[in-house]
Amino acid sequence: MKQKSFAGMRCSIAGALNLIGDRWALLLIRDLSLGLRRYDDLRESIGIPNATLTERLKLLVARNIVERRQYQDRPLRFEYRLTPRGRDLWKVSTALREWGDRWNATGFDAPAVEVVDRLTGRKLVLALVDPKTGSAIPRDRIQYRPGPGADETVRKLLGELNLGVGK
Amino acid sequence: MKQKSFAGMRCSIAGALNLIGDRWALLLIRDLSLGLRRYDDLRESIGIPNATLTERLKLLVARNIVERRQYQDRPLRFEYRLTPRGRDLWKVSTALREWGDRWNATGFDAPAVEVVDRLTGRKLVLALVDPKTGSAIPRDRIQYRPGPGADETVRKLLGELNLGVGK
DNA sequence: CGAGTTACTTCAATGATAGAAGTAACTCGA
DNA sequence: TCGAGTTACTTCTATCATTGAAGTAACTCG
Repeated sequence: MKQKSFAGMRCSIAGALNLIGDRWALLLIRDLSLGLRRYDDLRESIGIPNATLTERLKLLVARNIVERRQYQDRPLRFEYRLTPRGRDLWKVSTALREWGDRWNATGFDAPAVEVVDRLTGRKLVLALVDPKTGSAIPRDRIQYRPGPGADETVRKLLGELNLGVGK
Repeated sequence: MKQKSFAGMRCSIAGALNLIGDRWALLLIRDLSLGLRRYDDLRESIGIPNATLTERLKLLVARNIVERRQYQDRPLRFEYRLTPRGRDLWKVSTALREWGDRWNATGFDAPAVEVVDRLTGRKLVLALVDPKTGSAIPRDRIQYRPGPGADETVRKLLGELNLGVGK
């Protein structure tokens, strides 16, 4: 796959998407985080062509999202695992799964995977949390503001966004 | 863009990725949620070629993620906005931004956008929350379990995942 | 010895994308 | 009324990526 740098490369979303690659890569990350390790298992689970799989794995390894490690000598064999950086993408896949479930992206009503609290058994959802207190912040208290790396364009957009809060 | 159904279409992640489309689409969603509405603004902000932009917008409209609405008569002009379904993708872009910031995906140290609590000014992060209590659940209490729509493969993978929790 | 497993590589055909140029329907100022 | 500008596209071609099928290398196992 050709790698391009997007316009607006100060944007972390564009940066993240650039590093990850594409849908195949995200599906790989999903399967790796579910415990699949081997080339053929990944290929069958995802239904990705060989050439594409090889290429994506190479890219992800180059970007330190996946590591390729030897697991036996004779015959020489390798497996793939997420690095800490790759494991840290779990919120992205969780957000995608949540959205997919909520808006019925598969055409099936019943979700295949649920995320629950081991103690109470209750389903969990992603929310914005103050890490100091550990509690979720309601939507009307959430504010987007320019960070130290913001340029004029972002500053202006965010300014207008905050003016339009009432709407 | 050709639309394919992935193997494992019971998977909400694959489903969500299918509906969204690709990186361009996610960047469009980012810009639309920041308040951009007009074709030319989107094109310039993202640096997407005309043909691709037109095609992606059409796809997103067809999928009820974006709506195209007329905003004047003479000359006839249209703008693009997120539908509720599209707006609900905010957790996906937030997760991508968080990851991009944490792992320095742009090459710049300083994030361009921060999400804060309007009351305290403190930065917020995504976390898994029990919606009943509104508080974040620590990682060791989080459990993935097969939902009602799980097939044998998922069931097996999740079983092994939970066995390997100690590692 | 022959079949099977794992992890790929190679190839030809098809499909998508970029970048540049062009178009339609207006408005606005001189 | 003329010409430049704005907005939202469409069209084109060369290049690039992807698919799906087939092949390969280095083993193991019966």
